[in-house]
Amino acid sequence: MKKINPSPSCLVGYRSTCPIANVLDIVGDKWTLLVVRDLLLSGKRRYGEFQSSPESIPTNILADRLKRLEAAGLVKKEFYQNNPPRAEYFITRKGAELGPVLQEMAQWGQKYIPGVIIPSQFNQPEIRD
Amino acid sequence: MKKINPSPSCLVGYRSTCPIANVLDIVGDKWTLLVVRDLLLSGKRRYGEFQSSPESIPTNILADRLKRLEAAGLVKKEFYQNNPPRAEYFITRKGAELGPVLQEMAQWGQKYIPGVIIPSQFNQPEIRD
DNA sequence: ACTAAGACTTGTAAATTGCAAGTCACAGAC
DNA sequence: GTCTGTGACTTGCAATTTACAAGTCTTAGT
Repeated sequence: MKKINPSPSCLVGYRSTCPIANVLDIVGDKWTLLVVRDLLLSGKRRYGEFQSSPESIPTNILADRLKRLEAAGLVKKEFYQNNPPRAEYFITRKGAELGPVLQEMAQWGQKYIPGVIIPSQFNQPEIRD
Repeated sequence: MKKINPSPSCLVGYRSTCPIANVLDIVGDKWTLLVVRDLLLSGKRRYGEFQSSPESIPTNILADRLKRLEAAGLVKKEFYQNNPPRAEYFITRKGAELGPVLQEMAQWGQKYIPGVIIPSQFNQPEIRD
């Protein structure tokens, strides 16, 4: 009796074939999407800029999330000087296309969470792949 | 000198006034939105049904998430028998309006995560408030 | 009486988070 | 030329959260 693996090899180790579950494995936590928000909506690029956001992300978490976002291909890290090493982070096309997810979240939040404030203007991000 | 609290009282204790940050405080983890998915897209209502989803959520996490979702007003718990106590869970209007967020996630996942499978048909949920 | 099912709770080990502190190289002030 | 500060991190550790296993409690079926 032959047994056929029901999930394609590229999803080995994943929780399921559900797209939502797989997206959550990338951005399903309290911080990752806030970094994407800063890159995408606030035009931030540098470590210190992310730290200065009002949620005050812990520095080790920020370092970790930038690494993961880069590994997932949502963020491109580019050094603008070698010594000491200093980098800027850019959102990729893949990362930028999470924009609609953020938008829908913001809309829902605006409707159901009293007191939240949607900024009146957004900075446009530079996309690099 | 009088000091004016910049954030409205309803957001005291929250990370910021950003709608995205506040939404993430409710659904920003690996499991919560999967329960919402089951309620909203698969029409599931009972504890055992959520457990039978392919991601196999740990039972204590499921109990916790259902409690939090109810506390946040996204889910309504209704007992259909007293002894032993047996309940069904329904999505509320507030919870159902997370649908577009899930949809955008699913679309992104379908585009960027090879191997995921979007189900061809969805069950319609019953909304109760 | 025995077994099973549904909806949980409890215990515990592993992983993740959050806070503080330390590092390393340069830049400017005195 | 030492002193202080800044940017971008890394490291250590306590607290919280997660994952897995096992136990509970009541009724239904054989």
